[in-house]
Amino acid sequence: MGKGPWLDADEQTAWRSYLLMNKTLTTHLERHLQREFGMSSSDFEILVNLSESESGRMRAFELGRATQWEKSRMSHHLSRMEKRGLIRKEACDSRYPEIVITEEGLAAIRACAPVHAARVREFFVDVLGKDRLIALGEASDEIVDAIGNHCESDCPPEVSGLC
Amino acid sequence: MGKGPWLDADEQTAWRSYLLMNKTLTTHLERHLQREFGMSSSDFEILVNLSESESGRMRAFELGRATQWEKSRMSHHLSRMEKRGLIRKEACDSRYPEIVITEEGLAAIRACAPVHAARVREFFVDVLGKDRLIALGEASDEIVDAIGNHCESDCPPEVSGLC
DNA sequence: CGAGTTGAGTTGATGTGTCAACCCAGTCGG
DNA sequence: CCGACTGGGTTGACACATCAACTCAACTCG
Repeated sequence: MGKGPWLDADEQTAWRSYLLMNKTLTTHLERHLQREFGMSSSDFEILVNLSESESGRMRAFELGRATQWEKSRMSHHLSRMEKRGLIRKEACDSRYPEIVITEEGLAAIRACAPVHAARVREFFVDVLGKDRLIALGEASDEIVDAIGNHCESDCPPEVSGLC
Repeated sequence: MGKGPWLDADEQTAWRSYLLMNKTLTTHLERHLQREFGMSSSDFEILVNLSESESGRMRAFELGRATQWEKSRMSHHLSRMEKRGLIRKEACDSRYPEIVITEEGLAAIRACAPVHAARVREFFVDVLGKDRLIALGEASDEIVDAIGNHCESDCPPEVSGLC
């Protein structure tokens, strides 16, 4: 294993199957979320994090840590979501504002989350079956670790996402 | 299996591991491609298809079939790539132009493909190992089929990607 | 105290993706 | 021959992501 930079035919095939599956699945999920609920997967990600957070309020950088987004993407996106009434920014410590989910945002996530979950079940969880699903979850963790370890050994003083 | 729309704890964990792996891996690969070669994964996808096509020339809708992109995305992106000198549009049948890879585009893909492949090997192929890689490839095909079958039975006269 | 520094957040410019509308050459029915 | 239709491709407006530059409060240390 690892006899050069190139991939052999089997490896190519598997890798490209994975890429196609990924594109097909995310496109499918995003399109439905968009058409049925007018919500992007980015909106969804933010609302899930807020709604799972007990108080329904988080600092922007906590959301950034949870989602791995760049801070400027976060800022832009939160502004848009505020304009659409899904969240609100509240000043509290006379400095950095807290992000609060609104009633409207809560209603939106409650409406679409079960439908979304059902689709994940139908096309991912149930197609794989329990054993393969668990195995894929573990394999995924290994890959994340491999990239993480590589980065911290490669560029010590950097923040994790950079390299 | 399939006892309702919601996911249980194990399923949630595996699904979220998968999502994180996916984001981490694509971010990592894209960032390197961008920083080392000034090329996006979209550029890469187009150039790979063109350079694998024997004559180095394809019609835009062939590229569209290969990449699953929307036609307007294709048009916009090809215009940008032409402006950067990676491809050229050539009139031939007095109608739809052919897309031709330039010397510069060929040099670019030849330079970055091995490095990219090595990274895929390092963080994906070798971490999984042959068996799990093949299994994942097969599972991916099943998921793609499941979505495809669903769509054609759900909305018969539609084009595949729409639903 | 006061100058530099750090870290969270914002802003603006630019490149990219998506949607809907359009263009236009060929084709098909009358 | 002409009008409607089809399908590849383009265009423009808008939403979004990324990058670099900036703001501003708190902290450091001289």
